Amino acid sequence: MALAAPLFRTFTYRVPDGIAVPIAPGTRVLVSFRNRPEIGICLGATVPPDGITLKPIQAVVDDVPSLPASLLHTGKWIADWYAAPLGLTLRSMLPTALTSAKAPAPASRTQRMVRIVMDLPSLLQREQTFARAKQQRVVYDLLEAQGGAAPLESLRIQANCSAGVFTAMAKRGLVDIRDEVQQRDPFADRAGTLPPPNPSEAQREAVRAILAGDPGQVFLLHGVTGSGKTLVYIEVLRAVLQQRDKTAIVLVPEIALTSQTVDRFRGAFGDDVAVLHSGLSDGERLDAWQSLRRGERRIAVGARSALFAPLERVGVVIVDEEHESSYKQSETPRYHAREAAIVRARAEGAVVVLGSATPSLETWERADRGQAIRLTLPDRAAGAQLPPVTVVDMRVELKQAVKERNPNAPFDETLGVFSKSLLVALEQRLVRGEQSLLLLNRRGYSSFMQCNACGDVPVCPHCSISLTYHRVPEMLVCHYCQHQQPVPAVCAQCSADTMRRRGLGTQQVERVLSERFPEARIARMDVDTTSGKWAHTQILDRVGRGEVDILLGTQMIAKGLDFPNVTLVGVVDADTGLNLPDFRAAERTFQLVSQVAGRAGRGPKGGDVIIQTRMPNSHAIRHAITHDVTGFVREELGARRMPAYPPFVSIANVLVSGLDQAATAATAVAAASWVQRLVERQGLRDLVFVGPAPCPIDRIKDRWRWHFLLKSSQPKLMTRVARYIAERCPVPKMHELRLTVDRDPVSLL
DNA sequence: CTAGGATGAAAG
DNA sequence: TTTCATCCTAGC
Repeated sequence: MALAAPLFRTFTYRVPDGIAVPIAPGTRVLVSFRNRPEIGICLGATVPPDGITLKPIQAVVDDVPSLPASLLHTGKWIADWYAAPLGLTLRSMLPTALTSAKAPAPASRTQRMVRIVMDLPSLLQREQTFARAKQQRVVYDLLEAQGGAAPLESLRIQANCSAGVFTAMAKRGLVDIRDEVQQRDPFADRAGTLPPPNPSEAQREAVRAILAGDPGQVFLLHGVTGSGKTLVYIEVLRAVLQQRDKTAIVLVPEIALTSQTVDRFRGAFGDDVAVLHSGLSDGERLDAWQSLRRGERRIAVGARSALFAPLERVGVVIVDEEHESSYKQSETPRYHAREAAIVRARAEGAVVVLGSATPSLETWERADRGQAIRLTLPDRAAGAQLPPVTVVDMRVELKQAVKERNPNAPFDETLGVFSKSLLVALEQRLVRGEQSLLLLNRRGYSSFMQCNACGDVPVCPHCSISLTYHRVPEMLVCHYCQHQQPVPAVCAQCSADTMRRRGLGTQQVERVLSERFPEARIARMDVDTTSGKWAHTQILDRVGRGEVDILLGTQMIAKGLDFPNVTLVGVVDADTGLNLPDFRAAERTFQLVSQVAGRAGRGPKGGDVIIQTRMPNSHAIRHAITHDVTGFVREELGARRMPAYPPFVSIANVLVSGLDQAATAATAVAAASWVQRLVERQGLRDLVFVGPAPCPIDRIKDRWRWHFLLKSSQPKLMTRVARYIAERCPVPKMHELRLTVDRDPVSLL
């Protein structure tokens, strides 16, 4: 059986009398492992290894396997391909509530909440109130720190006190205790009415082709933004569910779960849809899982892990926005949900639909090689035109602006941020009462501080990343580890009084905008404004209701929005990311700019796109503005040939990290030469070795990072080598040194 | 002589 | 990864 330990091996247990044999593979069993109760997954019967006393299985937990054959198969593939321990992989496929040996948490809908009803603003009052009740003060302070309200149980654990403390506080009128319905699923009441389906000829043709697909067939549904891919999905789902009595899985990027996409599915299929998103509590997740398992819901919609929905008779697996990098999991098992979806679909005899306006090169290649059928949706559904795109060369713009600048006038902060044409266009929308989207993809690379005298830039003491300037509250913040520090008055290096802000972030742009257009209603959407559970939805709802004139945001505004009154999309700086030390930089930029460009002109009023760049000739920008995927792919494939990168070779990134810089470097070098010797000893001619070197971001959260790359045109060889390294490469047990193998990495940063 | 850190092996 | 046994050293 498989047990959730980071071990590349399985364990054998004895089936005692009283437990029926055989136990079906995929069944959860309770066993003692390392002298503590653990949930294991039965893999099948084996010949017992000799010389070992087998421990008995203590109980069979499932009456039907929690992991049916197709899921078990998918799990084994993931563990194998991504060089991950099987036990950890299988655990990650089940809701946590099912993999813990502790008593299962009931899916409670209400929870006991405590909230402050008596304010104690002065310190004196507080001292008096809690003179003899120390525990109460602890609870009160905790509660206050959490915004005045918190679940009783979590407070009790944090304060490490008994429930009596709360009763006493309630009696004194300090707090109020009541059962409250837990944060409701905001999608629950969105089950609405079916929009009248009116597919175009191209859409109907795509649906026909998909429904005629052989089991395991992969389709690439390539449709420009607004061409109506979702309607194709819905029609396919309808046929799969109603005509064939099968079930379906729809994967969407996490971000899309807060948007209109989910509403469409809920609207069309109502209670047949289980929405799995990251905001679910363990109990709610278990609820959703069980409703799928029992067949009460037949469509699972969710991010990455929804692929593991316990559905039987799956007829179709849809991967929307298949190019999204969030489909790659960044922890063990480091699987790509798109690839795993293909494996599961094959095991289920289902067809796969990979949808995107800007397909990944991998998928495009797959279609070129005949391993996927390409379906194209050429037209915008409503017959609207793709918006015209204007490119503003910011180099020219700046030169011009400097030349025209009145030396006596106060410094114009819009200079270098907004081109004239973008300002004029924004002005127009405001006058006409239309909406604008502004994309500033600046997170992680946004406004930093620099000393004008010596050029020193404050960097995070834990990560090798320049700190980002935040205005409210005024702090320097690290976007990798959340480290914060006050804004320095003088330079830490040379003590000069010349620290200046450089570059720009969303906050600064927001301020510049509001000064320029004081009457405009501006909303900002980035990780800082969307920390709450449903903050995305709330901001987007405001835009939908027309309460926002200009929505300013990072890439999260580029995805899945569909507002008819948005008639202008501006990309403030398209170059961001184009120069990252990552072989996918151009692909990402192309996708981002293309996607955001498609946000304009979704309604009858049409729209404009304005893109500001200092690199108007890069192929990413050039092809994005003409919505030309084919052209971009052709040039980008050329660039990936030499030196070879995916899709021409399979790659694995071996990352070594640790707390000590020298030890990390030494370990990486040692690991690399260990692999090098392996390659030589085995005479592996088709295995190319790059590095080792410090990672482009060479420190994150106190850990130094080195890496080296392996390339091979033989996937099977890569599987073998990756696994051998993950399992055997020696790593000293010091300075928290760790080695991880990331196969098919989505980013090399 | 022992507590506590470091190290290494095992997990059925 | 966690645990457990063993070995070693600092400190009593």
